[in-house]
Amino acid sequence: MRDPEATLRQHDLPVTAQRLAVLRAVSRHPHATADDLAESVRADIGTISRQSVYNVLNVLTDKGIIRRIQPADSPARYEDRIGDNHHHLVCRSCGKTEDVCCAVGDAPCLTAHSHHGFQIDEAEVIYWGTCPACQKKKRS
Amino acid sequence: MRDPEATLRQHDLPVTAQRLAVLRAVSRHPHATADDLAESVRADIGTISRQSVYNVLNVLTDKGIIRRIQPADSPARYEDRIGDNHHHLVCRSCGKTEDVCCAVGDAPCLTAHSHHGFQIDEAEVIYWGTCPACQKKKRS
DNA sequence: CATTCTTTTTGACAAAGTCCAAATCTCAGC
DNA sequence: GCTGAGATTTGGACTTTGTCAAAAAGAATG
Repeated sequence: MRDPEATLRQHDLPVTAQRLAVLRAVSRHPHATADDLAESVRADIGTISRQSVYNVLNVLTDKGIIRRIQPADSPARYEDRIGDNHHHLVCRSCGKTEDVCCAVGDAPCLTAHSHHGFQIDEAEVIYWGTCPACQKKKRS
Repeated sequence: MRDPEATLRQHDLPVTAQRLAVLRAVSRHPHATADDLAESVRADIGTISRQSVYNVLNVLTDKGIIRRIQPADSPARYEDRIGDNHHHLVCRSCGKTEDVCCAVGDAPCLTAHSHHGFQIDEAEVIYWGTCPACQKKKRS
């Protein structure tokens, strides 16, 4: 995120300390949960309510400024990196999340034809596995 | 599910009325939530506790007899159809879920090479869109 | 049949998030 | 720099989905 303040203005969102801090936090901690982000914001600007964190994250997500990902058995996570159609790699035991470039190249993996009459707008791919650290733990 | 009772015995699970009823319910209502299934079971055998529904679903999932899917913004859903590597098509507005054959053919879509040192064991694909009924609602 | 082990039930609890009304802040216009 | 309308933030109660733990009930072996 080059300039959080400009980004907010571009989307007709009043600039507030909370929004700037949340944007910075998401940028610094990709794949963090709302709680993680709240902590990070408090370290940054001192205090923020739980509700505000959710408000801001929801607004930013609605505007398409950030992306929400919701893997099973994990609270929602947020990221900065949008529009490049990347996917995710999630550790089953600790939830660690990594970005993965789209396996089918740069083009959207979305086969745009509709199945069952659905109008498809996104193909979400999650690779499930075990991260290096958890592999070690299991072996020992 | 050909024979629920035999299936349970094959997995060393004592046969109980609750388990049989839950299995039948999952079979009859693919992609139903735990709550939906509880209702269905009650219509079938009269009564079952909420906890038992969860117990049974968890045991069956652990044994690989049924599969749990957990799309974002939806409670977990369960299905009968396992081992054929199909994916899902979910309506963003009503949650309606359909099966979709694996786009890459019958082979698992899983590219088995490991990224970031992760040991990958599953590639989950969810197609997001709008179902026919919700398309109509929006237009009107 | 009786015993042992598993399952089911009941009720409390936990995590993640939303709803609502009151207080506060932002920003355009003077 | 003020002011005021409208948006944002806050605090607290509430909802949903699911788990934990202990007691009661049921299945299956001898």
